[in-house]
Amino acid sequence: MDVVSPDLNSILPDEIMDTEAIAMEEDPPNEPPAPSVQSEPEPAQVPMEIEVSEIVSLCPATAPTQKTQALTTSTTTDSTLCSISSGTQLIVTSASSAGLKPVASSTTQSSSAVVGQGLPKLSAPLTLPANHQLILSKVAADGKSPGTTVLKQEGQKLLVTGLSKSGQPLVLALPHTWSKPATSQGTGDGKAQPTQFKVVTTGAKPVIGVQAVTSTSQLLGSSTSLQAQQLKTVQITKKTPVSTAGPMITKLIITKALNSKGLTGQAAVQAPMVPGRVLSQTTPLTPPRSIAVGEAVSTPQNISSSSKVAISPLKSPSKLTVVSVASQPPNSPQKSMTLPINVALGQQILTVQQTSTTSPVKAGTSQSTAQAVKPVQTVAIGGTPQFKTIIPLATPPNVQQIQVPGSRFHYVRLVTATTGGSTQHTASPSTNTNPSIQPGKPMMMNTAAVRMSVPIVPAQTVKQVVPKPMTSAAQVVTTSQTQQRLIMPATPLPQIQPNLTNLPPGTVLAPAPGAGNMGYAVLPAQYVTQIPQSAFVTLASSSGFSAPTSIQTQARLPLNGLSAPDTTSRPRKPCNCTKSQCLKLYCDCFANGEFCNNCNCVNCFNNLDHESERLKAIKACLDRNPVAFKPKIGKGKEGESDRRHSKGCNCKKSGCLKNYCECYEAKIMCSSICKCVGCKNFEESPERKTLMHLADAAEVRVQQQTAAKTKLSSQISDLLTRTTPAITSGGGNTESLINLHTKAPPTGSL
DNA sequence: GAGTTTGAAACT
DNA sequence: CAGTTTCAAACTC
Repeated sequence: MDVVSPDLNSILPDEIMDTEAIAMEEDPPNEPPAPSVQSEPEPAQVPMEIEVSEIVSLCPATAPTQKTQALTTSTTTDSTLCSISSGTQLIVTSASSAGLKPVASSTTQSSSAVVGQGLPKLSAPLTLPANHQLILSKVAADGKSPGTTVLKQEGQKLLVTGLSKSGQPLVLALPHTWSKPATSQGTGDGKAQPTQFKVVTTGAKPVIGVQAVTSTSQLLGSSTSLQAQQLKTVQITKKTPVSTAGPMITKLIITKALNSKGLTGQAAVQAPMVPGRVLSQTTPLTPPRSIAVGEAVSTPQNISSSSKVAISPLKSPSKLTVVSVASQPPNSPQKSMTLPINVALGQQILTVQQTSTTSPVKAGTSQSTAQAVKPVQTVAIGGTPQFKTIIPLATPPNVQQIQVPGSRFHYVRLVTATTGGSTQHTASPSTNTNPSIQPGKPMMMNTAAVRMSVPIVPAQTVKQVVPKPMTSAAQVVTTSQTQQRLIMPATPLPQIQPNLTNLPPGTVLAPAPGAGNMGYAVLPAQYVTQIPQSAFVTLASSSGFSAPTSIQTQARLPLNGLSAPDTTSRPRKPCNCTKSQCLKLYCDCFANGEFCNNCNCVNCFNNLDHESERLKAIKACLDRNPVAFKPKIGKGKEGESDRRHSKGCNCKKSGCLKNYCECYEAKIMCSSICKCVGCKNFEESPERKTLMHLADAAEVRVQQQTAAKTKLSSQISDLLTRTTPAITSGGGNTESLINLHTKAPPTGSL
């Protein structure tokens, strides 16, 4: 079976991608006792950052709870009440093209969910746990499979899964880490760390960007696409409501730019939102497409129409409002969505806004009257909408469905229409001005060579410009990409159970008992973020989600949660597996939850083409060792000094002073749990100190050389510029000159 | 680059 | 759980 038994859910380590999750232990937030829907956790006290395993499932089959205060004003025929635990409100409204019906959010503090027409068959209740996981998944409209749109945000994760009308799933996964931007740069309040996710697709090249922003009010990325065909921006801002009752706002806006007519989406996006605002930059040429949330299909005419999903969890009464306004031709396929929330990939704008504010939402506050003509509408719940995330979903033409033989996953390839032709490569890099955001960097995926990893180097694929001040300033992300593809496996996500994060990417979980047939897949950020290797740093599945203390950490969690030093910019080494098919833990790629990409392996099955085998292998590994995919190096409370290997090493001949030793490799001391013989990897070991000094010296040497090269290069270039062009023309010797100089610096100085 | 060494992972 | 085998990385030459 490809499917992991439900039991795994409990097994899933919280830190699968995050070794640093351990650090979170410090403040055991008031964890909602039970994920039970009826329990109402106090949102205010639960910081977003906390990795609460709880997941909010929209319209789960389970019995709804807390319907009491739900207020549904949607005129849609199919409205579903979703129970939201912890008083969160969830409102989902979709308006057909014919008539957009405003969705009113219940003012009551209790959670309420409203489902608009666009979401047919939404009989299942929506449950929104206090934790901030939001899962939107849309199921294919084939009619057989229920459609679901799930936004999952676990502290640092955001998953967006959707299936296009054609049944093409779209999944966006954001790692937890994103939600935890570097606090250092942020407000400084460790607890209040808003996270922003940006996904941007532009032009022929869809770009997906994710940003995590510390400040609550921040701008989500905007992307400019030359062709403006697709624009996706997802922004999630988390702010833990502390005593001050800081608002927690999470907005997700998915906008799809219509080829010709769409326009309003842009306007809405650009409209400054206070405190946070989202800027979407789209080329004027092609306005963004209408937003369709729910199954609504936006007719070309409805370009202006936009559907928004606003989710705003309020402290005590957290509210979630999802409004989809899409004009859909009656004929539009995939109208029947069984899932609570349907997001039409094509031409839809989804706005999810999460705000934790004390002020209750007032009914009718949602202004999103689904009028096709109108630009994107934002629904302000519990206050003014502060953050917007705009995710332009690929229009059907832009979405390619990929079928993997034997794979249970639906893969969607988002292809931006290239002006010229195929765009396989993530061409234009995007720059992210704010490094701190990197965790959420936009990621790009290449269909072929896909290494799932988070780019360490900012700016390579997606250009993001974010104002440094994480605090309140809005962040703007601009992406100009030519060719980008996104491949994401999507599966209906009826419910997500806690600890999913432990599962390796691509893991498919069997439906929980009583949850119906719907299982869900774990999508590591890596799925979403595939970038040219050169540009990115591999993100260990678990590590990436951990709350990185520094920007660098965000990029990758090294194997063992090593700290930043290693993570700086080094892509994972390619593996050389020959016999394991890269489906055993021998393979580093596999062990880290990554697909092989640009590796030297033989007969590799660790790729999308062998998803079923891969899933089996994952399951097998988990069977052998439930924590197989957890980082081996845990982080001590005090920091690195306390980090140690979870199992300890068993070295016998290396003295634990070679990289054969996992402890040494992780740059940590052996501990009492190690079973090594002749260990020299302890604090006082002279051998170790010697090695360390040598290593340091070598490192310094390298740095010096690098600096020298850089300096010489700059000097030479400067010299050349000063000299007449004649010299430049004859620059054949330039390189040799440089090389000559570069060698000059004495390497042995140290 | 080929061959050896090493220890984790996998297997019995 | 212990012993053995397999495997791929680390290392040496």
